[in-house]
Amino acid sequence: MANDPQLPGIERSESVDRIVCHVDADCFYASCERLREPDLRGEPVVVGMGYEPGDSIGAVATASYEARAFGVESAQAISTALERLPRRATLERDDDRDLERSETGYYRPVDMDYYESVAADVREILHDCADVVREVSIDEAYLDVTDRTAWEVADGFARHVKDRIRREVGVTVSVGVAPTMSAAKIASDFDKPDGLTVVRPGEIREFLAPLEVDLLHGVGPVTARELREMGLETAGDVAATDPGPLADRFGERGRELYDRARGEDDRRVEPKDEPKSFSRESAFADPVREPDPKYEQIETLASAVADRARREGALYRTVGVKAVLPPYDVNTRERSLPGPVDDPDLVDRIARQLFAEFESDPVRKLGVRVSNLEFAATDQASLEGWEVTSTEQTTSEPESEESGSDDGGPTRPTTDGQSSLTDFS
DNA sequence: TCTGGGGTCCTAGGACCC
DNA sequence: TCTGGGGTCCTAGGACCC
Repeated sequence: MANDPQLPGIERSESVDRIVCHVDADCFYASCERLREPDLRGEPVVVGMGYEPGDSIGAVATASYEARAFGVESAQAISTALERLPRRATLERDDDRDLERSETGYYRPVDMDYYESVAADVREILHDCADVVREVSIDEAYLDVTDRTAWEVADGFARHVKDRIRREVGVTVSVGVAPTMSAAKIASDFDKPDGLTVVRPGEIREFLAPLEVDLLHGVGPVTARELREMGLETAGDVAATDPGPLADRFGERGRELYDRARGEDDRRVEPKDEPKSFSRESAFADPVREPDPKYEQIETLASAVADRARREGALYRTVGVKAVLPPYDVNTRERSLPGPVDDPDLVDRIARQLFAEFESDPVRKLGVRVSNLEFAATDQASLEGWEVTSTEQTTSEPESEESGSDDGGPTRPTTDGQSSLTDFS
């Protein structure tokens, strides 16, 4: 029978509390920089993206806790960070004005390749410690460790994970342990850095109740403000309120918010799905009005995105652009194709066409994106099946009648499995 | 806080089909 | 012909996360 028989035993084991670990590296990029430059230990470190050494453009990707003490924050403009924490010039090292030195920090540009290599070492340990791992980002993962430990010794288990990562890789992580993903996530944040917080079954609501609403995952500045306008300041307030108005105001998200605040979250830890889109974007130092540099940038971004998709073995069916106009007006345009392709030139052509509308506007930022991805190459059998389908599509097009393929068998696709795109060039 | 880059998910209207 | 309701796809924008 396809239907799940309601076996009492199965029902029971399904409803047993999971033990979920959320592992979150502390100021990961800064920790990586300290790994290869030990002199930075104990010093304020700021890692900037879109930042070049000695420059003052870009934004803060990560600030060490020493730098945060000066008011340097994530996503802050580097220029602002420099006002609060001046750069320590290398030459100043011999300087003996200790008071001034103590009020300066080290600035480094993002080096993703290096951080990826460190993250890979951390991942290896995580997979060693858990049966199911969901990597959320380069510095964050959920572990289902239900079968590896028990609540009575969960803190010892988490300590073991932390110790291994510190000893074997050299970075510190904060760990939250709880029966649900959302509570584990908040728990890992509770005692940062180098934190360890265990929330046992039955304790979730009590743990969440005093926390400000914006600490809940999915509550950003906009939702937090609206919740406060509704008189809801803490997770406890949300948990105790009538869910009706929440659902009216926020739809499905409102319902979810209510559940999460009450500690209800039945999501299981599962490995991450395949990516849904690839994109590249970049900002100009000042808004650009002339068309040429903008089209050049589109070309660069389009080519980078198409390369990425090809490296990842992805076909895409939708190409999009993003144009950010002053003051901060985000515009997106996209177009879908009849079938998935791997065609860098086509990405470039479509991106140009979509961007033409903004050709003469001042533009501060540009982006190119591909989506509706298909990872057909991962499964040879399904790829072959798909090629047959593609052939049928091709023969149904008007032009294909004159292709003279009267040799009995089905017409082979003219491309490497892509649909015909004559209408889209 | 006057704003960097790479993502995900949700919503809402319109087109189109049955 | 004036019109019901449901489903799916496409597009644009927005909130949010790291």
